[in-house]
Amino acid sequence: MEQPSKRRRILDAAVEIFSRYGFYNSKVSQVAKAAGVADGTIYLYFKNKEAILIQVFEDTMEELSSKQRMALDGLETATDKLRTFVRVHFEMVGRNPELAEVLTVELRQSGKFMRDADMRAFGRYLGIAARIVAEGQAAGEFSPDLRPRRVARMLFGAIDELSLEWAMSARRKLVEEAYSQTVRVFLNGLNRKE
Amino acid sequence: MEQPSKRRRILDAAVEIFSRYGFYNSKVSQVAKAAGVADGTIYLYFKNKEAILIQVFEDTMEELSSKQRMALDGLETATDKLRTFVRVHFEMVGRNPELAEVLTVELRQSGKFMRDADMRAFGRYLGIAARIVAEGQAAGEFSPDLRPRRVARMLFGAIDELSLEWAMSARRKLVEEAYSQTVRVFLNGLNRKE
Amino acid sequence: MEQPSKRRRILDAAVEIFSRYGFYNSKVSQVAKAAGVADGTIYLYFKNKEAILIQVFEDTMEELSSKQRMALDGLETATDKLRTFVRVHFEMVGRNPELAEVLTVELRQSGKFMRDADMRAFGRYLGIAARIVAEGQAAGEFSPDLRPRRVARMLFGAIDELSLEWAMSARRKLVEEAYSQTVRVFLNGLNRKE
Amino acid sequence: MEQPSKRRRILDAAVEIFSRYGFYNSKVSQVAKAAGVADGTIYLYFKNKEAILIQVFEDTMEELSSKQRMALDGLETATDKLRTFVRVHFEMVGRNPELAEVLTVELRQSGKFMRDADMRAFGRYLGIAARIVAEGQAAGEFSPDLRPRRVARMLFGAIDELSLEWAMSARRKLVEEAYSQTVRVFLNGLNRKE
DNA sequence: TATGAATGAGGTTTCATTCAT
DNA sequence: TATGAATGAAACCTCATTCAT
Repeated sequence: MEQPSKRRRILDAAVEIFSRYGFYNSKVSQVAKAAGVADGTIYLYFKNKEAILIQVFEDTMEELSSKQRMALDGLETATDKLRTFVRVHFEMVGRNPELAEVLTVELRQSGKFMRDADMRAFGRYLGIAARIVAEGQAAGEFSPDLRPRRVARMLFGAIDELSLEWAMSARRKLVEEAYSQTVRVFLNGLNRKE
Repeated sequence: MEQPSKRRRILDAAVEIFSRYGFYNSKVSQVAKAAGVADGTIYLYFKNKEAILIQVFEDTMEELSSKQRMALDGLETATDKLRTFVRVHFEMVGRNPELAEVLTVELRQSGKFMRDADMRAFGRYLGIAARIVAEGQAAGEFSPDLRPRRVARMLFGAIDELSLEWAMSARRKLVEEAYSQTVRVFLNGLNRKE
Repeated sequence: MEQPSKRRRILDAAVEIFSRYGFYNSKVSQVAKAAGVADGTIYLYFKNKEAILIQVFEDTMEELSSKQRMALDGLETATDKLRTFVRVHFEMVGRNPELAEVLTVELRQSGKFMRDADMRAFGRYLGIAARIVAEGQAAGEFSPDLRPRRVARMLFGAIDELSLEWAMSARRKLVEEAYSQTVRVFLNGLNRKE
Repeated sequence: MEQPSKRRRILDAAVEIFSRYGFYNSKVSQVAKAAGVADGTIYLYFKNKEAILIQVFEDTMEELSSKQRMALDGLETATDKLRTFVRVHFEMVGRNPELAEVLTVELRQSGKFMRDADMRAFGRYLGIAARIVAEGQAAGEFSPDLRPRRVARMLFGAIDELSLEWAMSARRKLVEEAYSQTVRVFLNGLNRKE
């Protein structure tokens, strides 16, 4: 069969269900049904319900990180890189709004319940942005007195908030605008003042 | 007796419990116990568990809005106002990290389940920031080609993300830094480029 | 004040509420509200919720018995008496359908939970009908080989079933018909066959 | 396994428990225990507690109706049919007093809360008796000026009342007597007077 | 691997009853 | 007597998880 593996189907179904109802209001049986498997089958692939969420989160973060690294590869300036970072993130949101919603919401919700592994996946993603900032500072493009990690987090919060607004609204044309405005604010915000 | 009203005690207890365990992992009986009332008493003041969360959210948003309006009153420039807006928000977080955490996390979680009333409370808060941006544009302080509402949302996301990081970490000195860096990035980001 | 005593008001309110929602679906607070007293006041007059029902039942049975005795007093033949018994019962139903419904329904529902006292009140009412039958048999009006108590019960069941149908329907003109048909069937049924 | 289905076991257990404690005083967990299943299993077969009662009611009514139709099939006169109708009803009561009690009691209790479906099951049963009366009238056996439906209801009330008395007493020999006396009263009552 | 019927722990909520005023 | 806010026991029901097939 050339259809995705069961494990994959379960994860995809989970994204769909979790984004529609929220993690705590989703039932495992709903996910099973959406995945076209029996309830019990879920437990052959995941220890429990929470493990599905964790996996969705990690998978997505890693995929995003990977996409970012590929897109950033070869770019010269930090300015270009930051622009790209924001664009890639919004592209993911644009292509998969449900996934974005799950990420964004559950990242918070689960918060302190997240395992270290998950925080690390998130940390790696933030690290990409932080590195861009640091590079920009080293190259003299960005103000040197901002803490890269903090800026990265701020940037993520801004992007994420706009993503959520976008995912929850019906006006699907906002991505482009969200992208350009975020870039404008942050690039200006980070630019070295002479 | 000069102690707070039962209703108030329940709300305070809810913030404590919700922030510690998350809304869905909190039990009404825990809230009752923390409030020093019987389980049933909760239901004299709130229709159900969710109504407590909603109320916490609305109360806080209104209080924050009110604090902002007072702090902003009399300020001249949009630049000053934006700086103040960020400061007031972080001050609240600094004084009441648990409350901030509940707000920030549950705002997302409940997301689309939120009632109009709640979205409106949130919308009013955003409106304050949006108006500052618009005023700044009208006065020539800020770039005119940014959409105030979008910027307000971006700003909220950034602040909120830093708040969450801060609330969940033990290093309580970050507030001051978070404030100053946010202000720097956003003020520069919004400034009119000549 | 010339209004009814609180105790009376509570009983009347109970009849209204119990008939509308059924005993188990009625809340004490509803009864209190309908009676215009505080919840706690109920417990100054009745030991508990069930005691209200019991009292309603006993009161009504005694009142019915009393009405029957007055109506029957002076009548000569058992035939006349039986006719009157049926008429008086249906008159009560006609005047106070809610009361009838409570009686009829709760008599069954409470069934084995009823105290002896209540069964005795009911027994006394049945006794009136049974005595009529026995007198009719002694006078040669009715067949001698029917057990009066059994017939009384049968009669009560028949009347009661029609009452219930009537109380629950909107067609309030049936009482007269129910009366005449019941009398016809039972008088013929009891008549001595030669 | 040749033992009854779980669904069947639950219904049987419900009859036992409901008749012993009354519907509102019965706990779902009691029914589950009596049926030998877990509490949750009940909800795989019934939407909620009330649905069990409804099902018991409908099942029994249909079974009774079916029994009646089979017993009546082939009988010639309405007199014979009426006699049979009463006998079959009392036989059911004699074989399954608990079931009878649940029926009789809860039929009233639930009263106006009953769904149309249930009233229809009851209506069909009444219809059988009503048809007998109508046939008897058409054949000249019974007085033509009684309304069949009303008489059917009266008959049901009488039978039912005796059933209840019987179910609640310990003297289990009364069925035969109840049968013969009911038949006597009603047949005479309905007979055409010349 | 896959199923899905069965489990049973446990939470939210109701409401009869109490008691301080 | 009267109040009504407060109590807290208890029940219905849900649903994540298991396990016999």
